[in-house]
Amino acid sequence: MATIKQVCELAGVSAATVSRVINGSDRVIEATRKKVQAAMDELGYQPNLAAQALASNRSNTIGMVISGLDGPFYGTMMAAVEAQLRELNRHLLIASGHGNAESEEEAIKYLSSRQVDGLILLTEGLSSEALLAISQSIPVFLINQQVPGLENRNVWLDNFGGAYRATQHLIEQGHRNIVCIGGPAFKQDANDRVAGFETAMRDAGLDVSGQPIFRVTFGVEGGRQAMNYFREQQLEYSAVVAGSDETAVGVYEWAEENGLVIPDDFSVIGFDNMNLSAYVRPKLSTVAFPIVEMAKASARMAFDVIYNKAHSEGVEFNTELVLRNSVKAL
Amino acid sequence: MATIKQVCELAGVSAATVSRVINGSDRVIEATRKKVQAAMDELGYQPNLAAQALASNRSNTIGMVISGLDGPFYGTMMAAVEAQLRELNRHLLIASGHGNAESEEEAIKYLSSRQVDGLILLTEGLSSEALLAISQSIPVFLINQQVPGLENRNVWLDNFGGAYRATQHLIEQGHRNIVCIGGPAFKQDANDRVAGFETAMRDAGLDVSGQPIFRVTFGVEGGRQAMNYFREQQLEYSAVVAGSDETAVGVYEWAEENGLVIPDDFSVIGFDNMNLSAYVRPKLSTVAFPIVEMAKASARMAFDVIYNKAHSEGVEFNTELVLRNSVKAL
DNA sequence: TTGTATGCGTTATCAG
DNA sequence: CTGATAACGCATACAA
Repeated sequence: MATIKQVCELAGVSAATVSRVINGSDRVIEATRKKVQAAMDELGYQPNLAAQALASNRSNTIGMVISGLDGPFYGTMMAAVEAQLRELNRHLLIASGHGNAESEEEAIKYLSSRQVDGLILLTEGLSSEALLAISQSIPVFLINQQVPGLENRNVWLDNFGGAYRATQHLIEQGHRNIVCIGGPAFKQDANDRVAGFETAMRDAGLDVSGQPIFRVTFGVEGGRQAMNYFREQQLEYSAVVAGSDETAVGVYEWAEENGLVIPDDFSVIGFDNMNLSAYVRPKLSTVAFPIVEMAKASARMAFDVIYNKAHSEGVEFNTELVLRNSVKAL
Repeated sequence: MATIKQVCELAGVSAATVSRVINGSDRVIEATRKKVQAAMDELGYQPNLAAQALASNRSNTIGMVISGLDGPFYGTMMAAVEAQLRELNRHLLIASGHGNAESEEEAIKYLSSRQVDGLILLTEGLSSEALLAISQSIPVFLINQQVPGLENRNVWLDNFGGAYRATQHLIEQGHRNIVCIGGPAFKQDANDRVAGFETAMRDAGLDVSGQPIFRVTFGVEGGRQAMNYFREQQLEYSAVVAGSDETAVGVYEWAEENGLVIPDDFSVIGFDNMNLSAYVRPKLSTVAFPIVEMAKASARMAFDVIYNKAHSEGVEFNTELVLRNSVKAL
């Protein structure tokens, strides 16, 4: 491994100058820059990261904690963040949490001890207060998490709008009695989706006072539970908006178990556009969102504020309705 | 951030001694060790990684390249590797490839320039020769890739056995005319699965000379292609063994498009046990394997040989048949 | 615009 | 078993 010393000898300049061209300083004349660049190329020089980090007190590494890597789109998100960061010549250190505050806290502690320059968080367990506290000591960037005081560090999905449009679509198809399976109440995105449902209903002059909303944990089992609940309540409905595609699968299973057929007996619309939504029968109509773009935006934002002291602004991403075969027009 | 200097002042020893207790050297008497430990605890001391790396010429980081993070189980694998490494006090640097040799090569180059201490490779594009070449300059550990000369650095799945048992199961259920959709011929695991199929057939005295094997790229579309091919060949079959669950989904779709019902008209068995196999109807019988265990084993192996100069041995993992509803007894 | 000198926090060599 | 001390490779004031 060539060192800066060999480069400066070959180029006939000082180490400081080489360091300047490495870091793209503008205080170096074009001629010397070229000379140095040539020397670096000839030697195949690669800066030693540890030395850089030690001298500059910067690891050039951003940490990312993901609450559970086996989730539907977390892998994709991570890959996109990694790609973006690599392009910007920074690195990504991953720590996977397990969906609970404790393990996420531990992951953050781990990353901090690895002295990352900043944190990208795709977590579910941490409270707003905890997040805010962490951000005092290290730049924090959020994905899909609205935290008061960190609005400008967040990249989020218009969950409200997505659910609104999904519900609206059902209404346009003639449905009036619509039931909603919401995610857990401690999850921001779940709440926004439920709110989107309610608003769309009200805007259409439809009643939502009859308990048509049931909260469950996301996942297949939740969908089944909710459907049983609706039956116990003897609710009439011709369509259900599910808080997630997985929940929708639970609804599918419940329908199957009860001899009901979708969308003839009732319609279903999901949220997330996971792969499975195209595999399931009937193919699931659902709400899609730009995973990769969101991830890249987050990485970009982190880069800009951490390394360029840029001012950042929160950015909202929009959903898109993906119409398949789980909704019937009445 | 406390430094080693403050620790040694507080403990009344030299930096060298502190360093020794940090690294668990045995050449330090118990009394001083305790003294130092107490000082470290009191100060909340955390060694500076960059300084350690610079001085020791070791990053304590292992790089991992994954050919495509959005794949079915790659995220899970990565999370498991990360967890294992973290437990061992090492770090994971990720680089995602895109399933082709070029991007994987670039990912490796990237990780090397980040001076990782070793590489865990879950790739698909790189040739054996390329892999072998890379391993000359840096310790390489493989997941699911048999490379001559790197046998002892590999953790792999018994793809042959898995396909063998799947086929055998079909035969036990009374099937005689069985057709096989294989993955691409340049993929080791695909070949092993095909071989497992052939052997199981032969062992049962069944004929495989009539072109019952068709190779496609993995994925839904591949399954459809293969089924069309079988029809063109006017092959008779009562069951198909698919090279992957995704391929099996393609078979499902083809059946649906052609008004055939599984498993009444023909049976299907998959491979991988992805989530979708439980979501699809009928639920897919398939071949499962221990993703997390394989990942951990790989991380452990890398750790042992890189940091403890241990000798390693390749380890094979076994599959398990997961019986659901896509196979009918004849 | 460039060079000099110093320090970053550890590890490792060599004495003691 | 412990202590000095010289690297490790680079960044950055400061000087020129």
